[in-house]
Amino acid sequence: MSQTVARAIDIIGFVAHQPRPLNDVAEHLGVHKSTALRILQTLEGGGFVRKDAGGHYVMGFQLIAYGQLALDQVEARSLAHPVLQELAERHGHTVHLGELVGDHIVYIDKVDGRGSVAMGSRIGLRAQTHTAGVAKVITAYQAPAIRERILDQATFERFTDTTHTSRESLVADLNQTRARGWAEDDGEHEDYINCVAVPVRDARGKVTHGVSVTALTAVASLAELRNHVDEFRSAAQQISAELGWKGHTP
Amino acid sequence: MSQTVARAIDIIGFVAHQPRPLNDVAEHLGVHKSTALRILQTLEGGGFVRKDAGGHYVMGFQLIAYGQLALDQVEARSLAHPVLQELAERHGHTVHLGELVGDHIVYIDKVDGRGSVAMGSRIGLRAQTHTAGVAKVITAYQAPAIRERILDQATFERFTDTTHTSRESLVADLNQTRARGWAEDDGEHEDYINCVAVPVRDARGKVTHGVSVTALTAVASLAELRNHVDEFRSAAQQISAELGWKGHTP
DNA sequence: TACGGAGTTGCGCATATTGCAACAAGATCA
DNA sequence: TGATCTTGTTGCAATATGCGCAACTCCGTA
Repeated sequence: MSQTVARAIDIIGFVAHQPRPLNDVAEHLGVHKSTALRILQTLEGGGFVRKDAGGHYVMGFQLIAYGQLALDQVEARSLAHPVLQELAERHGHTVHLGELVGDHIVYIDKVDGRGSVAMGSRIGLRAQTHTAGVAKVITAYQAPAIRERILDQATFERFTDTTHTSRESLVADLNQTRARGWAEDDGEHEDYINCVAVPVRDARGKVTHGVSVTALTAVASLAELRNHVDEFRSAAQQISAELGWKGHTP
Repeated sequence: MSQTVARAIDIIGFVAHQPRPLNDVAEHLGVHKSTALRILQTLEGGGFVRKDAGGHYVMGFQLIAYGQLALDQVEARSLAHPVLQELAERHGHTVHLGELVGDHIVYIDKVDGRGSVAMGSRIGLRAQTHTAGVAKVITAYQAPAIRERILDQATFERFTDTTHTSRESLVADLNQTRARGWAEDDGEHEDYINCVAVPVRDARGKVTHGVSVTALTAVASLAELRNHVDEFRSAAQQISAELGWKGHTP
């Protein structure tokens, strides 16, 4: 709706990947360099971009500060964090906390396990609806109408042999997930990574969050992760309790 | 330079503190609500703001994602983090990593100690030039010209009885800092908090970073912190080594 | 059913934004 | 050393863009 602001947002995304000189930014936007300069200067004034040692534009420190602040404002995170941390320490695997926001599942916390590997997930990013354990477990427990809306957002892009590439296949998985009480990711995004995910309930009993435990298949097979599901579930229930849930698993 | 972008930045800062309805945003900017709406919709499209459950605008998840990404791109941080973590664990105090950016010292990492207390510092924020230990230690080791530029940014606002409120007083402290090899904060920002800070050198031997260890006076007095300065210094030297510094303390 | 508050959309006007062209400041090279 | 190229910055005139207005919808409340 606002062209200039849209361009400013575009710039931040462009500069996020690597440091860029003015000319590259202008070219990327398809505008004259003076135009790009003026937007960049405004962003720089607000601390959203800055110049690195080489004079190229990179993301600014205010962006970090707002990001941290926004993170602090996600209430569930502060309650859940100690539990996630303990889980990660005890098992040595990477732990994620996901939250349903609108029609997407967003990673709101992540604790790296031992020997942390590069993983696509990042706090604040949306989880892949059709592959991520957290996404699947949260989706599985939603009312039909909401579930449909979430599924509408799935891309069904194929990443590996086991990726669900059709809605029917994913729905079957979700039903199974609900039946057994947890979700599994059997190398659906990266074939050398698997994960299990358990649901977290809020005070009204709704599944608003999910906790996933992710490991390299080389470190822990899916079967090994399954052996500890009860522990993961009790951690999730601990978080549920802190969110005010008084009930028991139906 | 760009009015609309400046307004967009203003909006983000405005909704950062608390959720705001459209009317409040418009009033804050002093523009018609339709104008505010269009900027908000653009920001919403980019994920920089979102609507909470009550329809009020809050910071968006893309802001968190960019914040995390920007954090990762600060190279020194990734190298220093494990060292800071060990320091925080061993002593149980809160540890900060500060970096000189332009004429300011910015917190680029923070590891909470046991029983973490609410502290004004936040990753991405600027440190108070005249009170923060990291700021003082980094400033103390700069070349005269740079030091002057940093000192020009100091507010000398009085927070407690021990706050340096004049340039002369702070400069004397900096000289002392350089002489003894570390900086101290004797309750200069909050009278119940003190801290010591040690310098970190980059590959060229320049002091670009600082590590501070902060504690409640009730938990550890300044004298007690001093007893461990050698350990803090060796941690800082470890980071310096990872940044490529081959030399020894002159 | 009428009322008031909050958000949204279409439209004409004018202001803020744009591209240009000229300039400044480094690099790079002969 | 000087010439040439690259990159960033500023002044200005034209107009596309963002602006306020007013009318409308949608809620909740009386």
